[in-house]
Amino acid sequence: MAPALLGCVLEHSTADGVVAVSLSEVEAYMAADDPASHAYRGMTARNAVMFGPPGHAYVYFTYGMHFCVNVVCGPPGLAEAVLLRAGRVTVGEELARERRGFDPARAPRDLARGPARLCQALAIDRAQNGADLCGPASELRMRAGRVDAGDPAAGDLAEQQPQINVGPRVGVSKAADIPWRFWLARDPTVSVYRPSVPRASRSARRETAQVPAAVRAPRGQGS
DNA sequence: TTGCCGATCTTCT
DNA sequence: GAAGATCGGCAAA
Repeated sequence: MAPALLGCVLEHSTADGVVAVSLSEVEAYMAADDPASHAYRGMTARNAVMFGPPGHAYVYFTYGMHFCVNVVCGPPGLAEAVLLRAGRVTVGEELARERRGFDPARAPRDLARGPARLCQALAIDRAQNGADLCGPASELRMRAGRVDAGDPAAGDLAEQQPQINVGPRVGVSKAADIPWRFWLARDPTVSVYRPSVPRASRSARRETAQVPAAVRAPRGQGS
């Protein structure tokens, strides 16, 4: 399902207008066998939508300030989903810029480049958790699509069949080597790959703060 | 472009 | 109490 979603268009109609994003980057999350998945340890209040019927939006809040959106893909009871990581804004760029607090002179590439930015551009939050993406009357819906030939924003992709790249998922510490991230090759709206970086605990940081910077070991070289 | 770092809070152990 | 499917600002390369 994940690579099939590349090029599809997620569209959200609100009182402010319509914003649509053509997907350029996604990640697959499986259920029982995938320790990186929110569903790995079974159903909780947060991930309940993942266990429901496919075609619905699973929206979660993370890092204390960001929302991310998934498309539920497995049959009811099998909590499989695809995280929508990035895309290109194709409709409602002005509204998306407003929501993102974008400088008017800034290029649109970063409007939906990253899962939290994508949600912000589309005004997706807790209210959209569980939304039916396939309902004809849904305010948040997924449309079939592909990379448009002749679209200047698609660059070289207009010249050829879209090439799909595969690699490990971004920022996950478990099952970090499984290549379940899919993106459109050479598409500038794809986010930058970041491996998982475990953060020091609060107590460790408190201790570190008492040591002069010059004495601290450089990051990533062990303790 | 890369690397570092803090902000901020929900969820789970 | 700790970790986390992140991002933006800043400095350095």
